[in-house]
Amino acid sequence: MKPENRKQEIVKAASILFKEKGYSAVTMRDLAKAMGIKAASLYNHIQSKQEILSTIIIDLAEEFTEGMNKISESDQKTIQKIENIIELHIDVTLRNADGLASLNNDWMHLEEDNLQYFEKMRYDYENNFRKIVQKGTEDKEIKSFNIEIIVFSTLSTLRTLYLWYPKQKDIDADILKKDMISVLLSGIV
Amino acid sequence: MKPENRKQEIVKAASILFKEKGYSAVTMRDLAKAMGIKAASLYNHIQSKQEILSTIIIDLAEEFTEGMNKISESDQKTIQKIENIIELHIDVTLRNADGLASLNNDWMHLEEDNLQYFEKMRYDYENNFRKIVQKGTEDKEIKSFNIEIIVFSTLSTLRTLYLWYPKQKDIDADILKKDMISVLLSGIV
DNA sequence: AAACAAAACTAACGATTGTTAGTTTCAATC
DNA sequence: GATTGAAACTAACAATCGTTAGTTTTGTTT
Repeated sequence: MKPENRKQEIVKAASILFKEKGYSAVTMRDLAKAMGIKAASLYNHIQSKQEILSTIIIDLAEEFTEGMNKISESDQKTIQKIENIIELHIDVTLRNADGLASLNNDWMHLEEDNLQYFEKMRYDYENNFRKIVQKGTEDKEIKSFNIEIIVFSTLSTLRTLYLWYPKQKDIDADILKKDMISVLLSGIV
Repeated sequence: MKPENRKQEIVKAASILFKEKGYSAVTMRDLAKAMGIKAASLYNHIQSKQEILSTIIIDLAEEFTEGMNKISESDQKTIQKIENIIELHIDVTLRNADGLASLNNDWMHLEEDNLQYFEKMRYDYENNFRKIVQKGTEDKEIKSFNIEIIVFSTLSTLRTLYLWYPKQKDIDADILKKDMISVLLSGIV
């Protein structure tokens, strides 16, 4: 077992605990118990509790940033771009629902450089989204509501997927994508 | 200054700190500093840190429960009921955005009876919402998507309002209600 | 079987946590 | 001006926190 594998196991176990109680409420002894070892042994594989958090969050944030940049730079129509954003969120959620809890709720416990790095990525992400919606309204592809409301309502649904999707056992990923796109784009009435 | 007033001030200051860092990461010394007093002095007005959290959360949860029960028992049409739910969330958000952070993110740190009480209220709330949507699809008022997706996507937007609305300076409450209802019900396309 | 490295362990540290006990300050009431 | 009660204070507690140092176990390679 390579050390990197063991670190990944620790990060994964930490993701689950952080999801349940939040970063601050999870102790290194809690995490060690979940791994079946003692707290001090964790430090053979990681440098600090903080390193675990930043690994979880920064990796995910970079994944979203890359995905959004590709979509943003493409020459698709607005509606297609928004559909791609929805799919991006669903894909990431399916792959790492636990980690998304930290991304959403524990980012403020990042320290120094990583906090700034995260906040810049989040700002850029939201701004890219905003620009896409802006162009969509100009091209009459999207109704001319307050842009912030559209961005916020869409994004908050996508960001909260991690809480909800793991509980749905009988929904196929492709059906979820289709229905989610319909609900978010065309409404429910 | 009546003791009840002072307690309310403490709860309000705690709501702001809990919103910024979460319940577990806020110490009684942090809270005392925000109040301009020493940590031990807080205990002249409150019984424990836990009491502050349960005051914040249970009060809000009961407010939502009462609102939902009224809407649920009314004889309005489905669409009107959903509009009323949207208004309920906006009203509560305007009145106590800070406390909603704890309701959303720190409920798991409630102890014993209050945790069970909260979880029952949350379950009933979601179930009432689900029944309303269910009836709406049967009456053809609402498109027949997967009901869980509709409930989830609507509720996650409404629950996250507290994060977003305080940042919007120039949106009037009535305009917000109208646009939010349009976006959630009719979609953006 | 000897040697070695990875990964576990025990024990402990200094700092911080929520909270309590006992005391002082201060404004209102008599 | 003496009394009183609310609300602040100082000092300290036992428990727990993240982390470190030093040691032992384990499994693989020679």
